[in-house]
Amino acid sequence: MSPSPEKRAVVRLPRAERMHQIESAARKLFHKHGYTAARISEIAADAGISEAAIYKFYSNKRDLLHTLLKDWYMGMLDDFYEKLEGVEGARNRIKVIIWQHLKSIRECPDLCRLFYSEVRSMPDYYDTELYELNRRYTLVLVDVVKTGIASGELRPDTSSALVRDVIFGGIEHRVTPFLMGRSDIDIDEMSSQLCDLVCQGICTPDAGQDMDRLMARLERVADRLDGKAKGG
Amino acid sequence: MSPSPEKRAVVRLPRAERMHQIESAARKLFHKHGYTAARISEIAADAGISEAAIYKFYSNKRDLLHTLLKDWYMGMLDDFYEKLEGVEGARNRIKVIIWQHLKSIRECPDLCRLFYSEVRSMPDYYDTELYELNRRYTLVLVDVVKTGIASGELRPDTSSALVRDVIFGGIEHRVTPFLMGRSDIDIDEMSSQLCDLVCQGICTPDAGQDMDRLMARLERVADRLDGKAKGG
DNA sequence: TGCCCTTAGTGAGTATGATTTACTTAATCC
DNA sequence: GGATTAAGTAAATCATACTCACTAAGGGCA
Repeated sequence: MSPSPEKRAVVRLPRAERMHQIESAARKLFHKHGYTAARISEIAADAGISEAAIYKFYSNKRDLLHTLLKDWYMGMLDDFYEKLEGVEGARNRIKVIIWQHLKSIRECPDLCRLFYSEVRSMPDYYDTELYELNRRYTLVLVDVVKTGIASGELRPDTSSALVRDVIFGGIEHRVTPFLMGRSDIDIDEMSSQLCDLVCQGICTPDAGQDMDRLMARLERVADRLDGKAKGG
Repeated sequence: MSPSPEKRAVVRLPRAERMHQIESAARKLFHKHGYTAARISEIAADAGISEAAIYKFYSNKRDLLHTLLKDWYMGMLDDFYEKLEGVEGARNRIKVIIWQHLKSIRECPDLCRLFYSEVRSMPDYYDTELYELNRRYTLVLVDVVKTGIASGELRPDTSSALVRDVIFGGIEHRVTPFLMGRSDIDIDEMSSQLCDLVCQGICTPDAGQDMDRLMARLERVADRLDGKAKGG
């Protein structure tokens, strides 16, 4: 005689609260297994509901992912504006942006990695809200560079878009081992190094030619002085 | 009366030839639909065989992808060594590397995009042959930078790894719209701009002021000496 | 010439996991 | 306290990578 099938009591929660549980579970399991390998069934179980219930809140698995990432991006955007307030000078502002971006990555490497690997490279990325958010985010740096050019602090032939790509692309490559869990990062050091590289470049300054002329001239002057002193 | 089921004649090809057909089909369809959306069934049909036959040559769909990309990478690596031959000076060599990398991307944007989106961000990337190939590829630049530091052409405090990440990461971001089919790229202009940025930085050189003052002062001193010499 | 053996190739599955459908029932509002 | 809304479910459906057990082409060799 088999026991009557015990159905566990169905617990109902208000929409916002349940969504929060689902998103926590999703974040945890996306982190643990990666987006593709994370199972909707496992997310549902972790959130205390059935698989089908997920689709009451999100149109599909990818929509759930985007919801997580939109929240993250909006927070980062707020941080940018807040931290830049009162900072003067293109170079200082660039450094703050780099530092702040690194800090956001350090705080949420799981979300950052999902963004890099699952969102940005999808065929329809340019139609998503995340693309729009990312554009606004990187625009902050572009504007700083343009202002710096206008003020004369930055070279007039600087391409602001190239600076944006070099900084955000450079950071992405630089933090990849950290995102893969293979190393840690030192935000202060990394932001200093990157800011210096972008601002000064890597070549030893070739004031060379001016310097040669200056030196030659100085030698001649010195010789004459020596000659006079001896002769006098 | 239904006609007897006509089975099309099975065409057999030597292993290498069939693999070539499969890889052509795979490349075409990965490009057309993206890796995930490309169907093994469609690849098989395009290559003129059944689905199951694919698995005689590749252990799975991902293995097929990696085979395509390994070939591409090996070709790029050869190009690097060839084109660098006879080029002197860190800055010139860096520029050649940037130019050559852009050219490889321009020639095979489909493969490049697959590499960025489907390979590099996978959890097991570090265990793949492609990781090893990529390491060898980027090492060429790292060695050039190190040599440039040793020769005094590059600043002694330059981080070669940072330069590598800024260049390859910057390029990746810079070419993304092109890879998505939304723009074209000008290899010559892009390589010049990027090389200049990395080598000189974006700040207006401010050794300028000191140097100008120094030079002016020396000129005045020299003039006075000249004047005295003439007058005496 | 005819047999053997290697291997290209196949048809018919299996397994897995996202999404849909049709339904149930708790909470809330008048 | 009945109607309405919305949270939730069980059980299908569907798509697709991959496996299994098998067939047969064709080159080498007695």
